[in-house]
Amino acid sequence: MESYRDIAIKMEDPMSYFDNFPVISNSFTGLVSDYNFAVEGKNNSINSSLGFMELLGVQDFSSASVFDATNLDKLLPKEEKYHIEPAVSTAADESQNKLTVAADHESSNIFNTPSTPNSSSISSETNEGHAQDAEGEVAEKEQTKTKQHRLKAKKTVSQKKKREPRIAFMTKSEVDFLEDGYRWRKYGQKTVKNSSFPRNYYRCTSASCNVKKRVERCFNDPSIVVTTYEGKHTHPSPMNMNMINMPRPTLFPTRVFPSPAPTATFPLQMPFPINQFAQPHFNDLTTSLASNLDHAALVAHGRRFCSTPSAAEIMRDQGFLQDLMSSRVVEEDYR
DNA sequence: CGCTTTTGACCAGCGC
DNA sequence: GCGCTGGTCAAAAGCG
Repeated sequence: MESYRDIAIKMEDPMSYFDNFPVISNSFTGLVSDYNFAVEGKNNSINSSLGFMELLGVQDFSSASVFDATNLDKLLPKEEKYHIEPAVSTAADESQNKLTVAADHESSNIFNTPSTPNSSSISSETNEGHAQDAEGEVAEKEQTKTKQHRLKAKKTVSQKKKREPRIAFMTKSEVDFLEDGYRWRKYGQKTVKNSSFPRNYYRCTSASCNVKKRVERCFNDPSIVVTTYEGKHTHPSPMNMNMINMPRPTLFPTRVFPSPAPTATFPLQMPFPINQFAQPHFNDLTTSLASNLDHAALVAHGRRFCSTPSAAEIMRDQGFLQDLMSSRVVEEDYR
Protein backbone atom coordinates (compact mmCIF):
# COMPACT_ATOMS: atom_id res chain seq x y z
CA MET A 1 0.00 0.00 0.00
CA GLU A 2 2.51 2.48 1.19
CA SER A 3 5.33 2.45 -1.23
CA TYR A 4 7.98 5.00 -1.76
CA ARG A 5 5.86 6.94 -4.09
CA ASP A 6 6.15 10.29 -2.56
CA ILE A 7 9.01 12.68 -2.67
CA ALA A 8 8.81 16.15 -1.37
CA ILE A 9 12.05 17.57 -2.56
CA LYS A 10 11.19 17.68 -6.17
CA MET A 11 12.86 20.27 -8.22
CA GLU A 12 13.37 21.28 -11.76
CA ASP A 13 16.81 22.50 -10.93
CA PRO A 14 18.35 20.99 -7.83
CA MET A 15 21.09 23.56 -7.75
CA SER A 16 18.59 26.30 -7.23
CA TYR A 17 17.59 24.57 -4.06
CA PHE A 18 21.10 24.70 -2.72
CA ASP A 19 21.62 28.26 -3.76
CA ASN A 20 19.61 28.99 -0.67
CA PHE A 21 21.05 26.29 1.49
CA PRO A 22 22.98 27.77 4.34
CA VAL A 23 26.31 26.46 5.47
CA ILE A 24 25.54 25.45 8.99
CA SER A 25 28.96 24.51 10.13
CA ASN A 26 32.04 25.37 8.18
CA SER A 27 34.07 23.25 10.56
CA PHE A 28 32.71 20.15 8.99
CA THR A 29 34.03 20.96 5.58
CA GLY A 30 36.43 18.08 5.48
CA LEU A 31 33.79 15.75 6.65
CA VAL A 32 30.86 16.30 4.46
CA SER A 33 32.84 16.84 1.33
CA ASP A 34 33.02 13.12 0.90
CA TYR A 35 29.30 12.81 0.60
CA ASN A 36 27.31 12.79 -2.47
CA PHE A 37 24.11 14.58 -1.97
CA ALA A 38 21.63 13.12 -4.37
CA VAL A 39 18.42 14.84 -5.06
CA GLU A 40 15.70 13.28 -7.02
CA GLY A 41 14.10 15.32 -9.67
CA LYS A 42 11.50 15.04 -12.31
CA ASN A 43 10.51 11.75 -13.83
CA ASN A 44 11.76 9.75 -10.88
CA SER A 45 15.33 10.13 -11.86
CA ILE A 46 18.28 11.38 -9.98
CA ASN A 47 18.88 14.78 -11.39
CA SER A 48 22.20 15.26 -9.83
CA SER A 49 24.67 13.63 -7.58
CA LEU A 50 26.98 16.30 -6.39
CA GLY A 51 29.79 16.58 -3.97
CA PHE A 52 28.34 18.06 -0.87
CA MET A 53 30.79 20.89 -0.67
CA GLU A 54 30.17 21.71 -4.25
CA LEU A 55 26.70 22.41 -3.14
CA LEU A 56 27.62 24.22 -0.01
CA GLY A 57 30.75 25.86 -1.24
CA VAL A 58 28.93 28.56 -3.07
CA GLN A 59 27.54 29.83 0.15
CA ASP A 60 28.49 33.08 1.69
CA PHE A 61 28.33 32.23 5.34
CA SER A 62 27.76 35.76 6.39
CA SER A 63 24.92 36.43 4.06
CA ALA A 64 21.35 35.98 5.06
CA SER A 65 20.37 33.15 2.79
CA VAL A 66 17.22 31.43 3.82
CA PHE A 67 14.70 29.22 2.27
CA ASP A 68 12.18 31.15 0.38
CA ALA A 69 8.88 29.72 1.42
CA THR A 70 7.28 31.01 -1.72
CA ASN A 71 9.41 28.64 -3.75
CA LEU A 72 8.31 25.64 -1.79
CA ASP A 73 4.99 25.41 -3.49
CA LYS A 74 6.88 25.01 -6.71
CA LEU A 75 9.02 22.33 -5.17
CA LEU A 76 6.13 20.48 -3.64
CA PRO A 77 3.20 20.31 -5.97
CA LYS A 78 0.29 18.79 -4.16
CA GLU A 79 -0.82 16.40 -6.82
CA GLU A 80 2.48 14.98 -7.90
CA LYS A 81 4.14 12.08 -6.24
CA TYR A 82 7.57 10.69 -6.74
CA HIS A 83 9.53 7.62 -5.96
CA ILE A 84 12.66 7.45 -3.95
CA GLU A 85 15.36 5.67 -5.80
CA PRO A 86 18.70 4.93 -4.27
CA ALA A 87 21.47 7.09 -5.58
CA VAL A 88 23.16 5.45 -8.49
CA SER A 89 26.50 4.07 -7.53
CA THR A 90 29.45 4.67 -9.74
CA ALA A 91 32.81 3.02 -9.41
CA ALA A 92 34.21 6.21 -8.00
CA ASP A 93 31.41 6.33 -5.50
CA GLU A 94 31.85 2.87 -4.17
CA SER A 95 34.29 3.80 -1.48
CA GLN A 96 32.36 6.81 -0.39
CA ASN A 97 29.43 7.11 1.85
CA LYS A 98 26.38 8.38 0.16
CA LEU A 99 23.60 10.26 1.68
CA THR A 100 20.33 11.04 0.08
CA VAL A 101 17.65 13.26 1.41
CA ALA A 102 14.14 13.14 0.21
CA ALA A 103 10.79 13.82 1.66
CA ASP A 104 7.44 12.24 1.33
CA HIS A 105 4.52 14.27 0.35
CA GLU A 106 1.26 12.60 0.81
CA SER A 107 -1.53 15.01 1.24
CA SER A 108 -4.24 12.70 0.06
CA ASN A 109 -3.68 9.76 2.32
CA ILE A 110 -5.64 9.27 5.44
CA PHE A 111 -3.94 8.77 8.70
CA ASN A 112 -5.44 5.59 10.01
CA THR A 113 -3.76 5.17 13.34
CA PRO A 114 -6.26 4.93 16.10
CA SER A 115 -5.86 6.76 19.30
CA THR A 116 -4.52 4.38 21.87
CA PRO A 117 -7.39 2.17 22.82
CA ASN A 118 -7.93 1.20 26.39
CA SER A 119 -6.44 -2.19 26.70
CA SER A 120 -8.79 -4.60 28.31
CA SER A 121 -7.57 -7.56 30.21
CA ILE A 122 -9.39 -10.61 29.07
CA SER A 123 -7.90 -13.45 31.00
CA SER A 124 -7.72 -11.69 34.31
CA GLU A 125 -11.43 -11.10 34.38
CA THR A 126 -12.25 -14.71 33.82
CA ASN A 127 -13.63 -16.46 36.86
CA GLU A 128 -11.81 -19.68 37.70
CA GLY A 129 -14.99 -21.45 38.73
CA HIS A 130 -16.63 -21.09 35.32
CA ALA A 131 -16.78 -23.93 32.92
CA GLN A 132 -14.26 -23.75 30.09
CA ASP A 133 -16.98 -23.22 27.51
CA ALA A 134 -18.29 -20.26 29.39
CA GLU A 135 -14.78 -18.91 29.69
CA GLY A 136 -14.34 -19.30 26.01
CA GLU A 137 -17.54 -17.45 25.34
CA VAL A 138 -16.61 -14.61 27.62
CA ALA A 139 -13.20 -14.39 26.06
CA GLU A 140 -14.70 -14.43 22.62
CA LYS A 141 -17.15 -11.71 23.49
CA GLU A 142 -14.43 -9.61 25.02
CA GLN A 143 -12.30 -10.14 21.96
CA THR A 144 -15.11 -9.13 19.69
CA LYS A 145 -15.68 -6.10 21.85
CA THR A 146 -12.03 -5.16 21.61
CA LYS A 147 -12.03 -5.64 17.87
CA GLN A 148 -15.10 -3.49 17.47
CA HIS A 149 -13.60 -0.87 19.69
CA ARG A 150 -10.41 -0.81 17.67
CA LEU A 151 -12.30 -0.69 14.43
CA LYS A 152 -14.44 2.16 15.65
CA ALA A 153 -11.44 4.04 16.91
CA LYS A 154 -9.67 3.62 13.60
CA LYS A 155 -12.64 4.80 11.62
CA THR A 156 -13.14 7.80 13.83
CA VAL A 157 -9.55 8.81 13.68
CA SER A 158 -9.15 8.16 9.99
CA GLN A 159 -11.98 10.52 9.26
CA LYS A 160 -10.25 13.34 11.03
CA LYS A 161 -6.54 12.84 10.84
CA LYS A 162 -4.45 12.99 7.76
CA ARG A 163 -1.07 11.41 7.45
CA GLU A 164 1.77 13.71 8.29
CA PRO A 165 4.27 14.61 5.63
CA ARG A 166 7.27 12.38 5.63
CA ILE A 167 10.90 12.71 4.85
CA ALA A 168 13.31 9.92 4.11
CA PHE A 169 17.04 9.78 4.54
CA MET A 170 19.16 7.25 2.78
CA THR A 171 22.40 6.76 4.60
CA LYS A 172 25.15 4.35 3.86
CA SER A 173 25.76 2.75 7.19
CA GLU A 174 26.49 -0.57 8.80
CA VAL A 175 24.33 0.40 11.72
CA ASP A 176 20.62 0.11 11.18
CA PHE A 177 19.50 2.60 13.76
CA LEU A 178 21.19 5.95 13.37
CA GLU A 179 21.23 8.14 16.43
CA ASP A 180 19.37 11.38 15.91
CA GLY A 181 19.12 12.73 19.41
CA TYR A 182 15.59 11.61 20.10
CA ARG A 183 14.41 8.60 22.00
CA TRP A 184 12.36 6.04 20.12
CA ARG A 185 10.31 3.04 21.07
CA LYS A 186 9.91 0.25 18.61
CA TYR A 187 6.31 -0.71 18.02
CA GLY A 188 6.46 -2.99 15.06
CA GLN A 189 8.50 -4.92 12.59
CA LYS A 190 7.47 -6.19 9.22
CA THR A 191 9.08 -8.18 6.53
CA VAL A 192 9.16 -6.25 3.32
CA LYS A 193 8.31 -7.66 -0.04
CA ASN A 194 11.35 -8.26 -2.25
CA SER A 195 13.66 -7.59 0.63
CA SER A 196 15.38 -9.91 3.02
CA PHE A 197 15.61 -7.12 5.56
CA PRO A 198 12.75 -6.30 7.89
CA ARG A 199 11.29 -2.84 8.28
CA ASN A 200 11.21 -1.48 11.80
CA TYR A 201 8.66 1.00 13.12
CA TYR A 202 9.47 3.42 15.93
CA ARG A 203 7.54 6.06 17.80
CA CYS A 204 8.98 8.95 19.76
CA THR A 205 8.87 8.08 23.44
CA SER A 206 7.99 11.57 24.48
CA ALA A 207 4.42 11.92 25.69
CA SER A 208 2.05 13.65 23.30
CA CYS A 209 4.64 13.48 20.52
CA ASN A 210 3.33 11.64 17.48
CA VAL A 211 6.48 11.46 15.46
CA LYS A 212 7.12 8.12 13.85
CA LYS A 213 10.22 6.72 12.31
CA ARG A 214 10.61 3.84 9.90
CA VAL A 215 13.94 2.16 9.42
CA GLU A 216 14.75 -0.32 6.71
CA ARG A 217 17.58 -1.36 4.49
CA CYS A 218 17.50 -0.57 0.83
CA PHE A 219 16.47 -3.75 -0.92
CA ASN A 220 18.93 -3.43 -3.77
CA ASP A 221 21.75 -1.98 -1.74
CA PRO A 222 21.74 -3.42 1.78
CA SER A 223 24.51 -1.09 2.81
CA ILE A 224 22.07 1.80 2.64
CA VAL A 225 19.74 2.47 5.53
CA VAL A 226 16.51 4.25 4.70
CA THR A 227 15.16 6.21 7.64
CA THR A 228 11.76 7.78 7.17
CA TYR A 229 10.41 10.34 9.60
CA GLU A 230 6.75 11.20 9.89
CA GLY A 231 5.36 14.05 11.88
CA LYS A 232 6.83 16.81 13.93
CA HIS A 233 8.29 16.66 17.38
CA THR A 234 6.44 18.71 19.95
CA HIS A 235 9.52 18.99 22.11
CA PRO A 236 13.20 19.74 21.78
CA SER A 237 15.67 16.95 21.30
CA PRO A 238 17.00 15.55 24.57
CA MET A 239 20.44 15.72 23.05
CA ASN A 240 20.10 19.38 22.28
CA MET A 241 18.80 20.06 25.75
CA ASN A 242 21.97 18.48 27.08
CA MET A 243 24.13 20.58 24.82
CA ILE A 244 22.37 23.84 25.26
CA ASN A 245 24.47 25.13 28.15
CA MET A 246 27.73 23.60 27.10
CA PRO A 247 30.68 25.87 26.56
CA ARG A 248 31.21 26.19 22.84
CA PRO A 249 34.48 24.81 21.61
CA THR A 250 36.48 27.19 19.52
CA LEU A 251 36.77 24.53 16.87
CA PHE A 252 33.16 25.12 15.97
CA PRO A 253 31.37 28.24 15.00
CA THR A 254 29.61 30.05 17.75
CA ARG A 255 27.05 31.36 15.37
CA VAL A 256 25.79 28.84 12.94
CA PHE A 257 23.13 30.73 11.14
CA PRO A 258 23.46 34.01 9.45
CA SER A 259 21.75 36.94 10.99
CA PRO A 260 18.88 37.46 10.89
CA ALA A 261 17.88 33.92 11.66
CA PRO A 262 15.94 32.06 9.01
CA THR A 263 12.29 32.73 9.23
CA ALA A 264 10.85 30.81 6.33
CA THR A 265 8.66 27.95 7.33
CA PHE A 266 8.80 24.77 5.37
CA PRO A 267 5.52 22.95 5.00
CA LEU A 268 7.16 19.77 6.17
CA GLN A 269 8.10 20.44 9.71
CA MET A 270 11.09 18.36 10.39
CA PRO A 271 11.44 15.88 13.18
CA PHE A 272 15.20 16.02 13.45
CA PRO A 273 17.28 17.42 16.20
CA ILE A 274 18.42 20.92 15.63
CA ASN A 275 22.03 21.71 15.19
CA GLN A 276 23.82 21.66 18.48
CA PHE A 277 25.10 25.17 18.10
CA ALA A 278 22.11 26.71 16.51
CA GLN A 279 19.14 28.37 18.03
CA PRO A 280 16.11 26.11 17.99
CA HIS A 281 14.19 27.05 14.87
CA PHE A 282 12.15 23.93 14.81
CA ASN A 283 9.89 25.00 12.04
CA ASP A 284 12.64 25.83 9.67
CA LEU A 285 13.67 23.39 7.04
CA THR A 286 17.14 24.67 6.67
CA THR A 287 17.85 24.32 10.34
CA SER A 288 16.53 20.85 10.67
CA LEU A 289 17.64 19.45 7.40
CA ALA A 290 21.12 20.82 7.56
CA SER A 291 21.43 19.83 11.17
CA ASN A 292 20.55 16.30 10.37
CA LEU A 293 23.00 16.18 7.56
CA ASP A 294 25.73 17.18 9.93
CA HIS A 295 24.72 14.61 12.42
CA ALA A 296 24.31 11.81 9.95
CA ALA A 297 27.64 12.69 8.50
CA LEU A 298 29.29 12.57 11.87
CA VAL A 299 27.77 9.29 12.85
CA ALA A 300 28.47 7.56 9.58
CA HIS A 301 31.91 9.05 9.31
CA GLY A 302 32.95 8.71 12.89
CA ARG A 303 35.98 6.65 12.24
CA ARG A 304 37.42 8.79 9.52
CA PHE A 305 36.45 11.92 11.29
CA CYS A 306 38.80 11.10 14.08
CA SER A 307 41.59 9.79 11.94
CA THR A 308 43.57 12.86 12.82
CA PRO A 309 44.61 12.27 16.42
CA SER A 310 44.68 15.91 17.32
CA ALA A 311 41.23 16.50 16.01
CA ALA A 312 39.94 13.46 17.79
CA GLU A 313 41.51 14.55 21.02
CA ILE A 314 40.08 18.00 20.76
CA MET A 315 36.67 16.59 20.10
CA ARG A 316 36.94 14.15 22.95
CA ASP A 317 38.13 16.84 25.33
CA GLN A 318 35.19 18.95 24.43
CA GLY A 319 32.89 16.07 25.14
CA PHE A 320 31.51 16.60 21.72
CA LEU A 321 31.66 13.23 20.12
CA GLN A 322 30.36 11.35 23.08
CA ASP A 323 27.15 13.29 22.94
CA LEU A 324 26.82 13.36 19.25
CA MET A 325 27.79 9.94 18.07
CA SER A 326 26.54 6.56 18.90
CA SER A 327 28.58 4.96 21.61
CA ARG A 328 29.71 2.23 19.31
CA VAL A 329 31.29 4.58 16.84
CA VAL A 330 32.98 6.50 19.59
CA GLU A 331 34.32 3.39 21.21
CA GLU A 332 35.80 2.22 17.98
CA ASP A 333 37.41 5.54 17.37
CA TYR A 334 39.24 5.75 20.61
CA ARG A 335 40.35 2.21 20.94
C1' DC B 1 9.16 -2.47 38.69
C1' DG B 2 9.00 0.19 34.75
C1' DC B 3 10.34 0.57 30.25
C1' DT B 4 11.48 -1.52 25.81
C1' DT B 5 11.39 -5.14 22.40
C1' DT B 6 9.32 -9.03 20.19
C1' DT B 7 5.86 -11.00 17.60
C1' DG B 8 1.44 -12.80 16.09
C1' DA B 9 -2.90 -10.90 14.99
C1' DC B 10 -5.70 -7.59 13.03
C1' DC B 11 -7.20 -4.00 9.80
C1' DA B 12 -7.16 -0.86 5.66
C1' DG B 13 -6.22 -0.16 1.12
C1' DC B 14 -5.14 -1.64 -3.31
C1' DG B 15 -5.01 -4.55 -7.47
C1' DC B 16 -6.87 -8.26 -9.92
C1' DG C 1 -14.79 -10.84 -3.35
C1' DC C 2 -10.28 -12.35 -2.53
C1' DG C 3 -5.48 -12.15 -1.76
C1' DC C 4 -1.55 -9.44 -0.81
C1' DT C 5 0.99 -5.92 1.58
C1' DG C 6 1.90 -2.19 4.78
C1' DG C 7 0.96 -0.32 9.21
C1' DT C 8 -0.44 -0.83 13.91
C1' DC C 9 -1.88 -2.99 18.20
C1' DA C 10 -1.11 -5.24 22.42
C1' DA C 11 0.18 -9.21 25.27
C1' DA C 12 4.19 -11.47 26.55
C1' DA C 13 8.95 -11.57 27.17
C1' DG C 14 13.24 -9.34 28.02
C1' DC C 15 16.15 -6.17 30.32
C1' DG C 16 18.38 -2.93 33.54
